[in-house]
Amino acid sequence: MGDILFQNTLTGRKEPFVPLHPGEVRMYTCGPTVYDFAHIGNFRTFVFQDILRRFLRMKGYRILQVMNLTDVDDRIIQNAAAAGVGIREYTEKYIRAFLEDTRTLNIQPPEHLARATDHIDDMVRLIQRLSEKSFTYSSDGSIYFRIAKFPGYGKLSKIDLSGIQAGARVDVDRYEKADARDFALWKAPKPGEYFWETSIGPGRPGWHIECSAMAMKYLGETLDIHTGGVDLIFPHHENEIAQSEAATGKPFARFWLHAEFLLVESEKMSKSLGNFYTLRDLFARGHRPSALRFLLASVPYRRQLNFTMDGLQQAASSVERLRNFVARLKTEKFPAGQSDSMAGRVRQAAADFEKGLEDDVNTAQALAAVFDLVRDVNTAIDRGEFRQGDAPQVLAAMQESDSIFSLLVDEDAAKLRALGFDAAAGPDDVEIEALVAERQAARKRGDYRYADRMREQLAERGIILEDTRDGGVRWKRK
RNA sequence: GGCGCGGUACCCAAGAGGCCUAAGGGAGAGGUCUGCAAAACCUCCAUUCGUGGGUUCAAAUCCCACCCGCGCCUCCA
Repeated sequence: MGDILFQNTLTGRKEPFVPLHPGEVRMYTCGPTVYDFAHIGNFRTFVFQDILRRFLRMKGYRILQVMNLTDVDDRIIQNAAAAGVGIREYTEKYIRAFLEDTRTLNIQPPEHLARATDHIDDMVRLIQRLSEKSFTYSSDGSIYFRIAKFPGYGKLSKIDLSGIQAGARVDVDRYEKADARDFALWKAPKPGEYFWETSIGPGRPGWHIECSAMAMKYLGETLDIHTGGVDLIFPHHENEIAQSEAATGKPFARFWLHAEFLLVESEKMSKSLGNFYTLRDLFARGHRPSALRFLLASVPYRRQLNFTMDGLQQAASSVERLRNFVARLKTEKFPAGQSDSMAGRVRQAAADFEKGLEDDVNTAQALAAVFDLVRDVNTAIDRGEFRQGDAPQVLAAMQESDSIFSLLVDEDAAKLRALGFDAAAGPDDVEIEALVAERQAARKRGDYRYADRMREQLAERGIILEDTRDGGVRWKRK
């Protein structure tokens, strides 16, 4: 078992990862702002976080993960007001949708899913703590963090702030700041706006404070890993570091891992370009959850991922190959015994798989190891060299890789049905089995015309039949 | 302008000085197997890694210049 290497945004280097507390990794992953349905770009990051988590688990660590749900911000307040509902009520719908999407993509739930509005007290206390150390000042009822007092500011983003002049873009906020670079910890309510009555005055939290407060509440003052999209490096994560470390005097997060952007047809995804997709949009076009998960997972997180419908199609074919392979191992009968080369081959594949992930979560490399094994085993089977006793260990290796990628269990149809897409509607298992038996009988008596017609009819209903060598038949839903 | 990704076959994509006469997947062509299919297997599919220089015994990998795509630079994953 080799070292785990992570490219750390903080140091700009690839570094060996060892958690602070033996046997346990404490990670904070930036979650969605629940003002709308999450899109595939968001899920690129969330799938990465999931794979990171699953990988660390595979390496034997206990995981303590916190993901935030930002359920208060300008857009939420505006949209909720426009809809004439409270912000809790407004965000509830999107939180539910997010959790549903998350399950659809087999993203494991974190140990703590933290809603910002459930942690106002924690934020207030953190702001107080900062105030006691004179890192804050008030202006018009809002409280700001004084960046000039924090010497390490900019160490994550390596951004040169001297170019940002005081007052240059103050209008964005309509609040009075001493220095344009300062950011709001607490925002005074605008007239008619939703606010909390607290010991530091009425208002609502700034964007960054929730992550610091919730991360430290559940994970302690120094986390092992903090992740999010590259766009969050500045200002969000930079500000998290400033306010957290100013308060505690300790390093906030030891490793910062940032997922690159997903592009659509080489362009930034945006509503105006019409290339903005939610999971539901893709499912409505007949694409599968597993295909999307494969596509999002197959490109290493640090690379921009160019999303295309063709790519999604290709991903679906790749998933099919894996599933066909596992089905073959489970249903086909092989000569008894055990071959002498297979155990070593499987061990090699498992080692290559792990080695890929150890190198900064290189999923492309890990998948290549899986596909290599698939081909070699298929070849061995076709040559008659594969033995029944080899099957369990190959299947175990496939299971192991699937503990990371989660693609083998075919739940696509059930998920789509649960989400209300009828694309997946078709005959149930009992009916299929009966039709398959009828066709088998036809084949036995040599009535191939009838048998072939039945196969075509089933294909039209989305059922693919594969006759096996031993005269049996295997079927699957398309 | 500053900071940061990246440009490898028809498409996606790994590799970051010699194991590369460049992984893996998808698509395509031919073949094997099959009653026919499907699946699977075999063969073919980049003498070449954006372009031009340079360093080196050796470069897709290092250096320089240029071209192109994308992101961040106050609330977007």
